[in-house]
Amino acid sequence: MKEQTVLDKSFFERDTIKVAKELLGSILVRKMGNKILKGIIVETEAYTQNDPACHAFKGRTKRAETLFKAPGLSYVYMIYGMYYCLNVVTEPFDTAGAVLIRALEPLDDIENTNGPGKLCKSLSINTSHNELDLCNEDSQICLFKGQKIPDKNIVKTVRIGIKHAADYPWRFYVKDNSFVSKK
DNA sequence: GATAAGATGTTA
DNA sequence: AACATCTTATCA
Repeated sequence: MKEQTVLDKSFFERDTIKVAKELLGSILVRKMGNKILKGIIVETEAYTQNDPACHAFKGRTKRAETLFKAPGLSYVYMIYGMYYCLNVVTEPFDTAGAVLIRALEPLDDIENTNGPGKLCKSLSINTSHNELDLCNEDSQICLFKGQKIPDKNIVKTVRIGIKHAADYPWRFYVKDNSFVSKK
């Protein structure tokens, strides 16, 4: 097994949709004390500044401020008062954009993570993990390069859970992977 | 200060 | 299909 390396910051400083697609197959690493949990990213969604469904669409707010910051940071927010969602900030500084990590294929003894809320619950992610540097392998959460998923195994569909906004086909997941969130 | 809506998950 | 449940944003 070859040595694993963290994803470079420049990987995230690009078009959000490209990042969302290419993030499939990467390894999410969660460090909890001595324990290290890993999982393969199998489902993502892209959110950009011009997207009505993006938190930053109406400009800078206290919550969405992170989306305008440096690429490679984490963006954790609470939804529906009960669940957290983990995002990765994309695009250059001062440009909003993020990729929502919706599902993992567990590599360690992680509970099922087929959905953004359950993912964060299983990995004990909360708002204290907001704005971590995911490109720094010393962070509690970071991202390693993984296997590249062939295009033919990547499915592109409309996003989930968005009612008012246009349904852009910005959701990506690994074909035939049983850990992807259900319809 | 009050109100409405939300990038969800579970249950029936 | 309904609901649990609370933060955030947007008014007044």
